Amino acid sequence: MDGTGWRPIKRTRTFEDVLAQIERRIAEDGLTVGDRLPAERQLAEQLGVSRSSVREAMRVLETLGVVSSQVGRGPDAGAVLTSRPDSALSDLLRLHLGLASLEMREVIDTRHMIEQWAAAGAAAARADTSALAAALAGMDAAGSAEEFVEHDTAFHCALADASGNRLVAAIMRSLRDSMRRYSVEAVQRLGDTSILRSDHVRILEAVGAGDPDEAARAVSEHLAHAYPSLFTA
Amino acid sequence: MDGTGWRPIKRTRTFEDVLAQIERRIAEDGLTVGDRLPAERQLAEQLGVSRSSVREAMRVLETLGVVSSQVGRGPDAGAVLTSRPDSALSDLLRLHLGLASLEMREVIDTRHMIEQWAAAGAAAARADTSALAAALAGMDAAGSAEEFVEHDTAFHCALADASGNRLVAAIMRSLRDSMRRYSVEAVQRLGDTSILRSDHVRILEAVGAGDPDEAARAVSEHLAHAYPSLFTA
DNA sequence: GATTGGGTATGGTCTGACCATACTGTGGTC
DNA sequence: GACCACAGTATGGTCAGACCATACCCAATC
Repeated sequence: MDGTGWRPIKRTRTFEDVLAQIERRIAEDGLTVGDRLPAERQLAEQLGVSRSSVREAMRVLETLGVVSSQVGRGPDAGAVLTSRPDSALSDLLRLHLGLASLEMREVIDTRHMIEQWAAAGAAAARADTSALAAALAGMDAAGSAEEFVEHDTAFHCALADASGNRLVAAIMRSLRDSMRRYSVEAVQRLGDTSILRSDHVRILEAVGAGDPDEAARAVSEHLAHAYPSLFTA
Repeated sequence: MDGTGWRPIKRTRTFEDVLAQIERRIAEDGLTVGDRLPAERQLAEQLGVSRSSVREAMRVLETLGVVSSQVGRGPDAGAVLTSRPDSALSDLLRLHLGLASLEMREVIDTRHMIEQWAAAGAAAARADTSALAAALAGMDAAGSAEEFVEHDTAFHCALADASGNRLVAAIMRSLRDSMRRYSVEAVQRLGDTSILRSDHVRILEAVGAGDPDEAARAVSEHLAHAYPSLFTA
């Protein structure tokens, strides 16, 4: 069967080829968020592959948060380039936490690093604190641990947003997302949440006052209060 | 997932169902790295879906770096649970940089945050510096900008590894990976790399001496030397 | 003008087939 | 008994073709 002629050795799977082609097209054609990719059938014909392979490539791109597929017809249908790294990062962290290839302590230490950095940066830039204040108000109105954690998460994500670095903010959101359940348990274990609230007030005031060092300290002590068992200085 | 019974409208795609089932199985059966998932055909039959849907789920898991598929037969064949978040993170960053939904400045600022933290942590823990020294030696022997960057990357990744936090180390590797091309250009622009080398020596010595503050300062100044145009204090 | 209904392009799913790969077991050979 | 060649088989990878649900588009109708 072989030996009768040159048969190209297949080193990459077809869908990986498709991925490379799409990525090349994005780079060369300068495609950006909001632009549409060709339809699956069309792409399959253009690249000379089956629709299955195109679909597997689409699944990868969707997993990475760069495309979003919509059924139906019209300008909004089809595969549209997006920019949603958050859910991709969340899925990644959640699954690896589930596989025990990451430990909660590592996640919380990473949070510590990011939040200190973000708080100091936000304070130095004298960032707008209205989103922080809104989240704080939500925490006061929360009736359950779940609700409390929801608004607590909003506060910390707003802090990361205030750093002005979208990558850091995306990582922060993913970290919070992947540890949501753990946070709820931590709040329930803690019982009294008043100290967490006053910590938040202190962080907000430090950012508002433009005091990076105090903001970083406040964040650090806040995490120590929230996760006394796992926190490492 | 809510158990409200039959729902006339299908809210989740089949492959997402498969994903949830696999994730549940991982959690409930306590599967861990090295364990094998059922074969695609078998999984399809068990879950009552087509093999296509199972394959799309597999592609997602592979993209997220939690499974690795091997063809053939035997104990190593099939879908094996792994833990490779690095390539997943790299792909994610690379694609989003290509889409211009992230800017290089944000990546470098994130690196700054991580490296300061890692250097200080490694110094505080008086981590082993042999990997750092090895990378340093590699930089001296490098004949091209590409080679230099390769060993430079190894140095910085070793620093992140020395922090003892696998999540931070994985993020670091991905950051370096996604900005490899940019780093090569930066080195070529710089011309003289001796200052980068002496920066590394300074970092290594600070870590070896167990001086966290000096280590953080050394890292900070090093990044300022390497990326003078993009660095923000 | 507003409404209605068919046409159609899209992604989502399924079926069944075939290929390349790589182990497994069997049988023969030395 | 040790070794080797070869058929068997389970695996992922790919393809082709079909059908469905969705949601827009547009022409016919009221």
